[in-house]
Amino acid sequence: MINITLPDGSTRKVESGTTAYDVAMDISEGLARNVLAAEVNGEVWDPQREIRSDASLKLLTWNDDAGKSTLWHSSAHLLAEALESLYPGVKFWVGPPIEHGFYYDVDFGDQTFTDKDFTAVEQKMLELAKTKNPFIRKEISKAEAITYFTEKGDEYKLDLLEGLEDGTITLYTQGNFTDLCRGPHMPHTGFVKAAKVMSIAGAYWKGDESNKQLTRVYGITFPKKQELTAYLELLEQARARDHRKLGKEMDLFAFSEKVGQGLPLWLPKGAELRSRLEDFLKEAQRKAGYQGVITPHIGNKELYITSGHYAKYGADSFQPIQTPAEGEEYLLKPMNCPHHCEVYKARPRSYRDLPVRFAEFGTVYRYEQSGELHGLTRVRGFTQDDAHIFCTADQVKEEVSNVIDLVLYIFDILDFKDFVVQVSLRDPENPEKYIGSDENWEKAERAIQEVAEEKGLNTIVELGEAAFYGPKLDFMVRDAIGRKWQLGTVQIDYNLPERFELEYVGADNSKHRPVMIHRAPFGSMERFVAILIEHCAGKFPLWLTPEQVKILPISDRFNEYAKGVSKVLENHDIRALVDDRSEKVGKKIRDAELEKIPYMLIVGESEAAEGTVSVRRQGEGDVGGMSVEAFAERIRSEIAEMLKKKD
RNA sequence: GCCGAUGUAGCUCAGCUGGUAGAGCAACGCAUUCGUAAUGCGUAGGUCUGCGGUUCAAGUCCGCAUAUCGGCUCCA
Repeated sequence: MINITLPDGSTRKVESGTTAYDVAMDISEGLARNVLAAEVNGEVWDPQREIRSDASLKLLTWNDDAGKSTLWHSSAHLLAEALESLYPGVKFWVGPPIEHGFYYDVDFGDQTFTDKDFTAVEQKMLELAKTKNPFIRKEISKAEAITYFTEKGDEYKLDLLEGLEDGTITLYTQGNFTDLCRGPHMPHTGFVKAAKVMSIAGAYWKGDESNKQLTRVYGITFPKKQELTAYLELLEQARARDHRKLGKEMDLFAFSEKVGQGLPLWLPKGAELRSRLEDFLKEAQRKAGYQGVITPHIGNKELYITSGHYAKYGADSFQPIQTPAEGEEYLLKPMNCPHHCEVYKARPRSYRDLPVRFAEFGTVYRYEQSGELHGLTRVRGFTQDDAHIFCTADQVKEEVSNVIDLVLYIFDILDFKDFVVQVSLRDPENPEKYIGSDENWEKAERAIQEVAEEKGLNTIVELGEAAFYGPKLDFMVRDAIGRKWQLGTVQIDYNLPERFELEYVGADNSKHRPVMIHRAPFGSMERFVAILIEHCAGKFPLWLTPEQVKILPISDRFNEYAKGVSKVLENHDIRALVDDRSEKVGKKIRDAELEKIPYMLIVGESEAAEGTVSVRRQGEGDVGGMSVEAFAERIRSEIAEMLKKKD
C-alpha cells in the first residue's frame, strides 16, 4: 500500500500501481472524465501511469494551465496523425504546446499544404478524436527506437534521438500514429471536441537560419465546441484594437511606399499625441536631474568604428553616405550613445559633476530585415527617448534604481499593469558575441540583478538576450494579440567608456573611468504609442488625447454660441472643436462617439439662453447640464486626478 | 532575409469558370434647422499596386518587382 496526499492535505491509502485516474474515479466519475493529466510529486504525468510509491497528487483538468498544455500537446499528436493519414510520407520534427494551442513542424516533402486544406485536416482530427483512441506510453531502449524510426525513414526523429540518453526514451501511440515523446498525454483523443488549424508558417529547422525550413502548422483545440467559438470571438475583439487598424482609422500615422518601408509618417493627430507624451517625459526627466542635449542625425563612420557598432552591424545597416571628399563616409545614426560619449568628452569632468545625465529624443535609423517590419512596433526610422548617464561605479545601483522608478512611474500613470521585467544576460555558450572584459560583465550583471531584487521586481532572467556591450533590464509589455514587445530598457555599460576613453578626475586628483548607463523608459516613441493605442483601444487618457471635447450645436443657429464655448475652453487650455455641419445632432453624436472623443457638449436653445452646456461622456452617455466654467473645472480636475500620482 | 498568403474608389469590401468595374460609408452639392449613436435627394471619385507576358479579349491566367499580413530568423 502507498499513501497519496491530495492538495487539500487529505491522504489516501491505495494499492501500489494505482493511477491518478483511479484516484479521480474514487472521488467522482465526473471528475475522472475531466482529468487530463496529474501532477505527481511536482511532475506532470499521464493520468494512466501507475504510481508506485508515496506521492503528492494533484489532478489536472482544463482549468489548470498544465491541463490545457497536456490537451494541446496531445492535440499536436492528433494533428500529426491527421496529417500523416492525409499526406502519407510527411516527416515530423517537434510539436509542442504553446501559450494558445500548439504547433507541429512538418516536412511535407514534395506535397503542398495551404490554408485551403485546413478544413480537411480539422475534420480528420475530429474524426480521429471521436474514436477515443488511448495514448499509450511505452518505454523503449535507444536501439529499438533507432530501429523503429529508421524503418519509418524519419530522419528528424533520429536526429532527436541522438540527443537522448538510453533508458529515458518513451514512445506514445494513439491510433495509427507513434511519436517519440516524453509526454505526458491525456488518456484518449476523445477529449478534443473542437479543433482549428490557425495558420501555417515557415520555420527554420532547429531555429537556425542556415537550415532548411519546415512547415509549422499552428492549431488549437478545446474540450467544448463553444470554447472555440468564444476564443475566436476574443481574437476578433483583440484584432479590433490593433494599432495599425486604429492608427489608420484615427488618422494618427501612415506609411508610404514612396517614402519607404518601415518609415512612419506621423499625421497631425498622432504628432500631437506624441509630443504630449514627450512633454510629459521631459518634465519628469527635468525633475530627475536630466539635461537635454541635441546631436546630429549622422556621424562619421569612425565614430561607430570606435564604438564597435560598425564591426557588429555595419554590413546590415543603411550604408555609409559618401561625400565629395575622397574616402569620407558618414552613417545615418543607428543609436545615440556614441554621440553622447562625445558630448561627455566636450569638456573635462570632475567626480563632483557625476552623475551627468544627457537626454535626447534621438531619431535613429536601422535597416531592419524587411520581414521584421511591423506597424509602429518595428520600424526603420524611430525616435528613442534616450538618455545616457555617466557616473562612478558607486553610483551605478542608485542610478539604475532611479531609472526603474521612472519607468514604473510612467507605467503607473498610463495604467500599464501587465508587464514582465526581463533581466537580459550574456549567453554563456557564445562569449564571442560580446565585447569587454569578463570582470566588467560580471560587475554589470550583478549590479542589475541586485537592483531588480532590491526593488522587488517580478523578473525573469533570459540568457543570451544582453546587448553586445552589456546586460539589460527590459520592461516587456504585450500587444493586443499577446505578442511581447520591449518598451522601457536600462543597460549598464563598462565598454563604451573604455572605447571612447571617457574619464573624470576623482577626489584623489587622478583619472578614472566612468560607468555608462543607457536607458529609454518608453523604448521608442513609435513602439510606445503603438502599445498605448492597443492598451486603451484608441480611447486615450483625457490629458493625452488630441481632441478632448467636441461641441455639437443642435442646429446651425447655435454655431455662434458653440464657437463662443470653444473660445472659453481654449482659454482654459482645453482642446475643443465645433462640429458645425448641417447634420442632425444624433449623427454628430454618433460620429464623435466613433472618433472616441471623450466629451461631447450639446448646445441648443436652452444652453445658449442660460450659458450652459449639455455634457455627454464618450461610451457612457448624458451626464447632465452645467455652466461652461463648471465643465472646464471638471476637465481640469479630472486631468489633475490622472496625473496626481506625479508628486 | 526565408516560408506562405494578400493587394479593386479616401475606408470596408463585392466582382463565378477571362468579355472591358460595383455597393455601403466618407467627400462634395442642394434641400432640411433638427435635442443625446446614422435626414433625404443628387454629384464626383478607379491607368483594378507596378512592369512584362499569354490571349481576339486580362481586375480575373503566368512571370518579375513592390508593399502589406501571419510566422521563422534578427533586434545596437
